[in-house]
Amino acid sequence: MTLRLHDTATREVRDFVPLEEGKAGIYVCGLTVQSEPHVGHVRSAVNFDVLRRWLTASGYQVTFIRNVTDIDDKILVKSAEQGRPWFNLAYDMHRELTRALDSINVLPPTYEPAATGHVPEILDLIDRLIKAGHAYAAEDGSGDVYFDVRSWPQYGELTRQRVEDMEPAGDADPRGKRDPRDFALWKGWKKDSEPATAAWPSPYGPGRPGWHIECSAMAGKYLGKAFDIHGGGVDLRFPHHENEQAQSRAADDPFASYWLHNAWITTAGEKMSKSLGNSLLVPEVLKRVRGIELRFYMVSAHYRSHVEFSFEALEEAAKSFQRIENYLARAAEALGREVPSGGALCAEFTEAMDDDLGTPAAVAVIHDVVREGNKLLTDGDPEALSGNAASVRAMLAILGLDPADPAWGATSRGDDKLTGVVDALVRGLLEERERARLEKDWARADAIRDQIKAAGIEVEDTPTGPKWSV
RNA sequence: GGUGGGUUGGCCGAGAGGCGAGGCAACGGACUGCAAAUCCGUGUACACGGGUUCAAAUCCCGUACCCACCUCCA
Repeated sequence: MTLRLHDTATREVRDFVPLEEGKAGIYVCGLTVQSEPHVGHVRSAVNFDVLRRWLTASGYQVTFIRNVTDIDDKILVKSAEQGRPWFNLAYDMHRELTRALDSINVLPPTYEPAATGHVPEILDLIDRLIKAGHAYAAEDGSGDVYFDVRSWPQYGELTRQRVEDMEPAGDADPRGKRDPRDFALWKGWKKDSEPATAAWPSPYGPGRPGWHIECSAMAGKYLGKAFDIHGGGVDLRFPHHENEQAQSRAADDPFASYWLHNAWITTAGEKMSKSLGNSLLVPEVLKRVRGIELRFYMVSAHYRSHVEFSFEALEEAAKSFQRIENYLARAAEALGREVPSGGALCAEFTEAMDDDLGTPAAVAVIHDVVREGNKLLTDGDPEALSGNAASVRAMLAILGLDPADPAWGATSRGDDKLTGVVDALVRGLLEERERARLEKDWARADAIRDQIKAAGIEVEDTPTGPKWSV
């Protein structure tokens, strides 16, 4: 059984064959750190985190690079509006992003390079492109350097478009361009409108990197001239990824073998960047559900399917996940110890994941195993129960959803100290209720239960006595 | 104009020629003092119109509607 992935370049699901056996190099376009991340932004990170975890679980040694773009037009404009330095805005938003990703258990990448830290590498690549005859310095004195689209016959190959059908690039005044579709590799410093801190010295005069060049330069630096997988959101296919590929290949770097693109989360049928309001910012959403539940919601849909975000669907997913979580908790209690990690993965699960990361089918497998486990819970075969629960836990871990993962901190199962305190308080009431039940004083028993419930605590009667949960 | 994707039951969301993924909700049953949890069961879903086929949600043709990208959006 081999992993198969949907490659945007070939538009088909095909076997994953790494360049080097047992190793996988992945480059994912992260965010332009210009504003707070919303749920749409983090979907991409979750999707590729699942890819990374699955490759790792499949025995690959994974190098995972996810960049941040920390200098660009929008950052300059927004920081100017907010009256603070652009680097402060970028840094703050970068920290917000990290916080958001931590809260949904997205593993830190192997490395997270930033555009501003790689100006020499970028200039080196531009130099190679100019020498190869695929780039030129603008003749209008702007200090811009452009990629010469007409010099690269394969331009458009990734997205199957003909240059003639494309609209002109609006990234600079077209006067300095040989063809309106040429795009900027280097943007000359505009003295009158841009801060001096946003310019770096170069052979073409002070300026800053164009949008696409950084990814080519950084992928080359950390993953090599050829690497396995390049990922990002669908919107990046064109122009960003098309341009990256053109730049790198024109400089004689083979670049990515596979291109993966995740679909959108939309609201009201529109992409989130168009939506107003901040109710979909990650910290806001996490006021409604826990991080692990948000992640489950995202993993429940295939990464190439559009998701229409709604709080109703999110809360439904949370309930669905709680069913799994409750099973693990009850299994641990029945076993009298923690559910072991490193359990076996079901063949159906592996098959689903190998088939272009079929997380919806993988989740269905987990539900099936949970149902089996719930039966074992009453049948009482500890050996089988332990194996079953460990299997559930292992499969959840692949999806980054293991409730026992310390990454979830205290948010997942509550703080132990507090649990002890509440238990002490509730236990007295429960004992009183048990006495009432023995006397068949149902009215009193129910009154106590209602009283506890009013405090936000649910009581369940089990064969081994009453249990409470928040 | 060019390129790509979509429309599945009350809802979410898979599948991609034959066998009803899974979840949520609902209903019935078991268990329970009653609940809760859990288990068992209950659905004649695939935008519309044609066609191909023994067999179509799945393939083909057409129609409608929706979405994304076409140069600094995940």
